[in-house]
Amino acid sequence: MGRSANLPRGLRDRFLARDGSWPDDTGCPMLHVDMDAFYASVEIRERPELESVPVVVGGVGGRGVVCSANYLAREYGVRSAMPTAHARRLAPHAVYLPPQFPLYTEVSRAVMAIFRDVTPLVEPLSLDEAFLDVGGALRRLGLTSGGVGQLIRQRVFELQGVTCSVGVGPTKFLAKLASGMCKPDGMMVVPRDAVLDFLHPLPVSALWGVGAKTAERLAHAGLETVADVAATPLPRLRRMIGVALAEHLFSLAQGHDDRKVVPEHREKSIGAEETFEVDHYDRSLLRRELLRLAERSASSLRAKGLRGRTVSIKVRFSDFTTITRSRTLRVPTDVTQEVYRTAAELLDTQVPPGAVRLIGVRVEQLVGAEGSEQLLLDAPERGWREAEQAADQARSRFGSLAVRPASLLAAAPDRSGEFEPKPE
DNA sequence: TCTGGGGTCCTGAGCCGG
DNA sequence: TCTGCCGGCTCAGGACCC
Repeated sequence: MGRSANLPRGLRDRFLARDGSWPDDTGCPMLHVDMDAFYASVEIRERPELESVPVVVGGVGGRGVVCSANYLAREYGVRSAMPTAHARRLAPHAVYLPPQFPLYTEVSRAVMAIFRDVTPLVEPLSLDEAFLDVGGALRRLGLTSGGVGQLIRQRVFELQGVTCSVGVGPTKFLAKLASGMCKPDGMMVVPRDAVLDFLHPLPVSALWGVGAKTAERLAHAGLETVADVAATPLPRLRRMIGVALAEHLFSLAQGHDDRKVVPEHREKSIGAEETFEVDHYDRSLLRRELLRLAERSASSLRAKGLRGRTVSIKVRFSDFTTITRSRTLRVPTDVTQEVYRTAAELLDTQVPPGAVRLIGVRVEQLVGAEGSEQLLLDAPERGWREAEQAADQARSRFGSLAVRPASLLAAAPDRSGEFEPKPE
């Protein structure tokens, strides 16, 4: 996964590791490890008979998209984030599999454990990639950064049966770019003294933070490559794309990036959303869906010992226009009923009627549950929290369907309008 | 082709209190 | 008491990333 931009071939060869040798990696403590076509590779590992066929993992419903495709499927033009229906037209003979996230999570944990054997400074970015700062581990291991990269690739393959690609560089950004350019199953090293040679020929879209919209704005101003951005006066760049983004991109384009590897991660929001198979107008059905999503969000909060003060809902209409509405509560909550009640009020009072294709609930402004306990002594949701904690325990013992709100029990699609959630 | 689901960060407007 | 300014907070939306 991850963005990749292509270097001119000669230049790519200059940085690629091959035959056990690689460019000078002195002063390059940052590694970015990216698993190759991760979900598809795990599926193939589980079912070796799929080894030589195109494999696509993704939503198999009418509105699903591709999560991961092996390299055989990519030969037909299949890419991640592409609608599955489109992928089926490009590669009708490929094997299409629904994602099994618990399995990928398990393999991911094992891979991250391999990284932590090498250095404690591991920053996972997602299930399939991580930054490692190996600067402090080199002497103990008796290796250079490139040697550590090769060691990791070898161990991941031997212990987990999947391949990964490793980028090595003086900064996180360069390591990440490099890993994207040596896929699959490769390693690339960007030497400290060759940073600008590596960076400047790349298109602006290689810069972190440049998506389709920003690339279009930059192109409009005649900026096509990273070198163009580096040569543009900062005040002009600020007027073009805003202060924060301009400063960020300008800095990256000079090869500067002083972000450290941060092993612990604090979540800022937790939420859940769902795209319907067909668009819905029915408010009672939308409210029932909100209850389900509120339950998913709140139980995730409780599992992580967090509470949030702001509840927001997201509604996407059939024409793809998307609105968000939010409300900040007096005290932080992790109670399903409180999240649901707030979300339903927002839906009822602030969302115009229309055909809805997606609805979502998110809880923001998170704090630790123990820190907010004091505020909650007289809060009305105390009884609900105790009941929901008991339900969480039952679910963890007997499965996720063991305890559910009554209004979700009889959710037969053809009777959808008959069951109104009754939280109070 | 027709666009998922989980997030993060930034910007700008409006409101409020000092 | 009124006004203007400023900072902080809330809210909405957009862009981006994996």
